Amino acid sequence: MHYDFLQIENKWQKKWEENKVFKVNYDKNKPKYYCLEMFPYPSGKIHMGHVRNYAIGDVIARFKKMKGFNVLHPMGWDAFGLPAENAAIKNKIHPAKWTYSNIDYMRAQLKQLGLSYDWDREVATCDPEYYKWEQLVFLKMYEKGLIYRKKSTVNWCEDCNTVLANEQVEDGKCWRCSNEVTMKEINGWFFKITDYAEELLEYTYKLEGWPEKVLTMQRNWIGKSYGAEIDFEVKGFDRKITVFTTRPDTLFGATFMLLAPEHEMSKELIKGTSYEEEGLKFINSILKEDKISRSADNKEKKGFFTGRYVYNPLTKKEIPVYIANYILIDYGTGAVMAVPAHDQRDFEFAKKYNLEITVVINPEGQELAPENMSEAYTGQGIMVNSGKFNGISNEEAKTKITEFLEEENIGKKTVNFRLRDWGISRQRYWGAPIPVIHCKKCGIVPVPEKDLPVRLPLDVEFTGSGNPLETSAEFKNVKCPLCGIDAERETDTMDTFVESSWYFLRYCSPKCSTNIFDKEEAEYFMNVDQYIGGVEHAILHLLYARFFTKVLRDLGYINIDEPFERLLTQGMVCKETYSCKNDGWLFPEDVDEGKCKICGEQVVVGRVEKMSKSKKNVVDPDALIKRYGADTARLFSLFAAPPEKDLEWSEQGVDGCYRFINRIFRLFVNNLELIKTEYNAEYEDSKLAKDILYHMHFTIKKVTNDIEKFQLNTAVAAIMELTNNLYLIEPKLSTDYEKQKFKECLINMIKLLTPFTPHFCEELWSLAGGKGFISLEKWPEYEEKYTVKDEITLAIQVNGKVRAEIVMPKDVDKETALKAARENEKIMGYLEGKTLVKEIYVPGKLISLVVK
RNA sequence: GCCGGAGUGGCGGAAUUGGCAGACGCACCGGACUCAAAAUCCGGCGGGCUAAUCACCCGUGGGGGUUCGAGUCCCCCCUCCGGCACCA
Repeated sequence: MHYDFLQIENKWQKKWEENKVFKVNYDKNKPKYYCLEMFPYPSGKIHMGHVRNYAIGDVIARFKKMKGFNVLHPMGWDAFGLPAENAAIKNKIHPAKWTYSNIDYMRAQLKQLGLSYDWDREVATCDPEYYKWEQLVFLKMYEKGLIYRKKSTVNWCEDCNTVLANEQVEDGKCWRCSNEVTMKEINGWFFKITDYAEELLEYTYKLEGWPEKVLTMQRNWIGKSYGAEIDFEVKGFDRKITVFTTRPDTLFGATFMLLAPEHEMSKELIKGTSYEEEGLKFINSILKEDKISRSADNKEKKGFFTGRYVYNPLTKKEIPVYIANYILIDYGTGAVMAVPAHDQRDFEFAKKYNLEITVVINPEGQELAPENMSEAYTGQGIMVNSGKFNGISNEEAKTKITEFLEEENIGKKTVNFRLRDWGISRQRYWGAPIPVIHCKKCGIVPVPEKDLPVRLPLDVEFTGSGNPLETSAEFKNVKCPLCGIDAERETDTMDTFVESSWYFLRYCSPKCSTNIFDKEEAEYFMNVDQYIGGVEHAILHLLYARFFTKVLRDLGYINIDEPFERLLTQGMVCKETYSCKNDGWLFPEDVDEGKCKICGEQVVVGRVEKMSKSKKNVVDPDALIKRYGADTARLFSLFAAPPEKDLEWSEQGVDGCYRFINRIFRLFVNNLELIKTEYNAEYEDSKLAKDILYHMHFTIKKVTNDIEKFQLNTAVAAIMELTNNLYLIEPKLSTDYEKQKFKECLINMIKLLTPFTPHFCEELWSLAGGKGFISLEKWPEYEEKYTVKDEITLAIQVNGKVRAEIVMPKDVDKETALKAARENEKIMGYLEGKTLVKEIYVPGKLISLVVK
């Protein structure tokens, strides 16, 4: 007998929707809980990663609801982005149409999973009613000086025909299409995230509910380092060059200086000299290199002598200035004092170009000589060759030398960050337009607030080259709001990471028409109590969202510092790959008994890796739901692995979960008469009744605690165990009291299971004569006294090895237990002829006897 | 190179503060039901030794240590995964 999941799931999805079971309203008298899963990009269909992510979130949301919280559990669409535009180019379909039809399909898929969203709060970021608030915030940020426009060398992806943020470049390749990234000079807009570097870093130490891994990644990304900026005067040139160093203690050992090719002084120093021609050639040869090859692993260090010298501010010696390929323009000041004795890169450079090496730090009890060194000494030690700083430790010298530089006005203590401002300009159509106008007379003019939103135009051609917005006359040609002359509208659109930086706030009052969100409602629902999503967003999205929240706070929109209280990064969904020599990668359904269905060739089973379309090791959620139902699909993705770990997909494992659901179904149906009977039995001291009570209360406790700790796999295991026990108990039932408790246990069991397999539980609840929805029932409570058995089994160890077991009453005292242990027949054998030197009793667990 | 995380049966994975390693599921084996099969129900299932499901020994990547007792704590090493990486 199998249950009819198709009919059952459709029925309950409809009922939930008709009765607005998961609608949530602002109600400051109720305790709230905000459960959020990262919203998807509407690419067409959901994949198993979504199923897992949303199943996890749904368990939490439903659990908290049954626990009595006013749960905000919303869903929406990260709807701007390149694929829509690529589809437009390829299929001549407008990005909006493509996007909205995908949304419709995916929404239906999510509904089929029975997720407890309040769909009335759905948002799509491509909706002008959504992005107009982003444009408003842009204007406020601009006013406050948090946005600027500058010309810069940017990462450019030829394939996507757009600029990429540093965060979107992975291994020198485009994060989206893996095309090689090249460099291009372009004008663009920047958010001053660096203004918040310190605070973003500081709060990584306060986010206690976040995985350490993610916090570490963010800290590395922000990359704070302490050091000094030091000015070097150029010989015969009325200019100074400032360097940043974390090692001011080594300043006496600085024997040359290095400039990034992009540094303004690189060209300046050689201008009009005999070095100019060669130098420019050198600079250009490096600049035209793309990012990957320039930052390649063991890239050879190359330099060009400018013919110029600067004075080491402490030794007063003239030291040569080189332009070098390994100096980064966007870290520090783009200029470096080179200390070959104590920095490996500089050491290699000095060897190659035969430059002076001066040791200024000796390791404790050792004396370094440059001619004997085969590598730089980067450790701690005692200062030498450093004038009045000789003899002290280099750590002390760091402070002392910096202080001296400050007194002499040639340097200052600084803090440097690796984090750079967030370039948000994208030369694409399908994004939120940047609300500014370029006027020949007035310069950059913000669009007046009353003219928002700046909507995307429709008279656009998608040819695949250049920014489509440039081709829209209607969009581009405007009058200057200030002086009224002909002007041009900005055609850059914003990075789609901007929309996802505040969607969680919009969910709090998605229909608010007077502001980005209703402050009161947002302050009620925020923070997000639990955020769940993929670890791939550990840096990009999560850092931007934190930044944006702080900006909104400083603009007075909301009074919170951080948006996400707790974060769970779920693992990937993986599966083994299949391939055959004729047809390459194969879908699982193309494999039949180890043979390729297409050509009949032997199939090669590859290693388990992340499900991906390219390797075809995917399971289609639609097919899965059709075959097993949503409840089974959900249950397996929750049971097969702990949420934060990778999950290996297994068809047989899914089968096992399906069997389990059917097992409960049968247990229920077989006892339907019992379940529908109203018992009113007196308490009875029967062994079986006690057994039932124990299993029931123990399981309620276990499942409740496990869900709180996000151990969803063991929560499911506990319910499976209970089911197994109930199967064994069922044939033994005799008295009314036992039946009454058995019934109670069955009812509680399906309540515990409701967050995992909600449709199925609703059906059993209604079969049992339950009123309303089990989804709205109160979560079962347990009584501690029933979670322990009357009798406990104590293990007896002799010298650390378990030799026997005894059964004792649960509250047995130490002496009685020890006496019983000593008198145990088996144990006596081990004690014979030995001296008992120590006795340990661990209540309820074991007894340990030590003999000699 | 630096920073994180992880190594447990044939497999996925369990194990409060150190307290009977292997819960639960998969696979496999046996039994019941059946003319038979499937489904279902019951039972077994780390390795060695053994006639034995008696007893004993070994066993959580490897080697040491602390402890009555270590998957768990400490030291050293190996392997794998993830992130960052010429960051001055």
